[in-house]
Amino acid sequence: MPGRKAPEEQRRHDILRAAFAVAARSGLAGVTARSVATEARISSGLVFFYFKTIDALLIALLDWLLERTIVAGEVRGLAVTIADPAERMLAIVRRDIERLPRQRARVELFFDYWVLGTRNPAVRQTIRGALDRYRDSLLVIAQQVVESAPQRFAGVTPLGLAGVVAGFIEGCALQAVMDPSRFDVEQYMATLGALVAHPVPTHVS
Amino acid sequence: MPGRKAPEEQRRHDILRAAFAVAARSGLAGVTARSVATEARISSGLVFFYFKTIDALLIALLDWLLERTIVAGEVRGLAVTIADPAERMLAIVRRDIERLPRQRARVELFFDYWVLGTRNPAVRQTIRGALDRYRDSLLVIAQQVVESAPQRFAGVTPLGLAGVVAGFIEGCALQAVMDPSRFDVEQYMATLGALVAHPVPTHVS
DNA sequence: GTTGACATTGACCGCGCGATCAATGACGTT
DNA sequence: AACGTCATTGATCGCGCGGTCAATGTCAAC
Repeated sequence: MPGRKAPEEQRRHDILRAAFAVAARSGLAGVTARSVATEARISSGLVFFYFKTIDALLIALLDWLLERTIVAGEVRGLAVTIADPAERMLAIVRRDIERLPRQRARVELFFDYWVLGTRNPAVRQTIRGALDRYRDSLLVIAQQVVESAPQRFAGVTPLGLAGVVAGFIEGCALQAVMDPSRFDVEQYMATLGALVAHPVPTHVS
Repeated sequence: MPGRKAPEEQRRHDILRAAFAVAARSGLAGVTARSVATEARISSGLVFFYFKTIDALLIALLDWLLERTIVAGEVRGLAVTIADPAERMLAIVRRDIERLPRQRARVELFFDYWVLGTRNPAVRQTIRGALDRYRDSLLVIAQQVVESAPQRFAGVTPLGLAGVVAGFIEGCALQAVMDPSRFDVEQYMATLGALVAHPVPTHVS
């Protein structure tokens, strides 16, 4: 039954939502024009009407995904609540790895794109940008951490520290997705806390 | 020209080598019976003669890959050379992230399998096993680290510490593959060293 | 020299893919 | 009421895939 129904951008949204549903269920390889069309209850031709090619749909889905995952790195309340920079950084790490299990489907899809990016320059570019933005969102606090203990962090750049922290969280994401049942946030944070524990300043000042 | 040529297990080896060459060039999605056959200079039918299905070939390639990557976590000389457990752990971390750039193709392929594992139980099982073995290879030293500073690592299990270290290295692997030009081992190690620096024990004992 | 076991080939099948497009219906305009 | 625009459909095309198999070449055994 052809005809006019949702002439707006709504259709693009519908299709992207359907594409995500399929991707979450069957992976990127499962995202075909027909599977998306079926999920969105439209004909396959309409997918090509709104997204000229499947590749274009995948790129749009990647943007859609990145807009609402991971890089939502707003520091917000945390920055003001906690005085000690190192504690603040740890709080951010905790927040980000705590929400990994909830975001599992999207993180899984992100890694699927990550692999795609190793062959597809456009995807790689987009993902690099997202990871850079994530790292940069840690930069301000990294700077404060470095400045809070200059002799300890001599030779360490804020960018380097932010990169290490980002890499650590990405490693957590891998583990959280691969085996959520064994991923224990508290054990992680306890270990991390012990590792980066400041020299106890009791007998100093 | 049919006939007998290499009746041994040699052919399986040849095919696996060809499959890896294709996978390194085009990703797992590029590994098809025809592409592998062409790479190995044989007919496509022979691929199915030695590996009943493509899935079986992929599983065999995964085993082949894991045998010669990453989990080659032998501690060897390092364990005896360095006295301080924490320093020893750092030396192992350095060794493992130093060789990441060299192993890039294989690490890339590993992540390709990792994604495949999110949909394929057999692959997931194999990968989990490899990652567990890797983590366990860090376990002995993790134990020594924990024991070397009991009050600092109170509440931290050796397994938890080994997991955190493994996760960190996996995060490094992600970054090293995605953008090798920006992956700087020295910066990483410097940052890590500063982070886990022991409280200077000058005024204690 | 003949035979039998078997490695090897490549044509072939059915399928699902991305993409195209003529046909069709719904709607705003007049 | 007639028209034009355009969203929408689904049949259709060509392709490359996994997998099958009859035919064939090669070799060891006798």
